[in-house]
Amino acid sequence: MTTTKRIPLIPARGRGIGKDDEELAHLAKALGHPARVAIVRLLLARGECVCGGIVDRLPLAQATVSQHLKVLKEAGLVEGEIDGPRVCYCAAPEAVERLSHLIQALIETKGRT
Amino acid sequence: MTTTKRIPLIPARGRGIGKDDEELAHLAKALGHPARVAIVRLLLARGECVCGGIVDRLPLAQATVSQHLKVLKEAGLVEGEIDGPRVCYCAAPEAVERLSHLIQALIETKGRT
DNA sequence: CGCTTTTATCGTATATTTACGATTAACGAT
DNA sequence: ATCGTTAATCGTAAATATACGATAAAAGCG
Repeated sequence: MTTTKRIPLIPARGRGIGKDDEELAHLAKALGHPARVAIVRLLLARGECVCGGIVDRLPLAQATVSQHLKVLKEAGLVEGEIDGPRVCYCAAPEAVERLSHLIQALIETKGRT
Repeated sequence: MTTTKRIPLIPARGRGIGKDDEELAHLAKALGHPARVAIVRLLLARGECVCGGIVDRLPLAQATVSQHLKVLKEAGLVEGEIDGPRVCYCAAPEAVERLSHLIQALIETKGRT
């Protein structure tokens, strides 16, 4: 029954995968769920929004939204500041721009060996 | 012992999550892994590349690379055409552009209620 | 101080992703 | 027809992601 090990031979990012690839992947992954895109869009549209306001507009439980917000915060796409008992979130457009920029740079890889 | 159900109350994309959000998320998710970004970059750089050529440049097993290629193909980011016993892959710049465009459009959401 | 409101976190179930070796399939060449 | 090469798929293990209810934590109000 051959119990295999499956620990990656190379810990991660051995030659062939650059730092930009990781940064781009990290940002892209954070936007890699429809609910998270919707959250970012909502925040961009309204400038800022209390967590509850987001929950009201999405078909997801509060806990789930909070988890998505955490992912977005970790990726730097969203910031939240405490305001009384609430937390006021806003998008970080620079981070979205950064993602856009990295993708542009990727496209411009065309031709470079 | 409280067997909970956990079937999403709303099947997916109830109000609040739009079609663009899903398309953007789908593309972003496909680029949401460093190895896949590296693959796309490599293909853009070289124009085209046989699967084996990709495997040689990445610290991953052939099976793993093949799986990543499948994800990229499904998202439309990469195309492959059979060439004898090999498969010659190339990036689909339109799809990358599409992602870039969707992100730009997202940024331009700023202010729109 | 208790009470309400708001958000984060815990616990948990299920699904998906990631990785690998082994095997299969498809082709060209012998 | 068999052999080598190349890539996809299968089987599987482990990790991560997704979703929820329940609970905790923090702040304002009475």
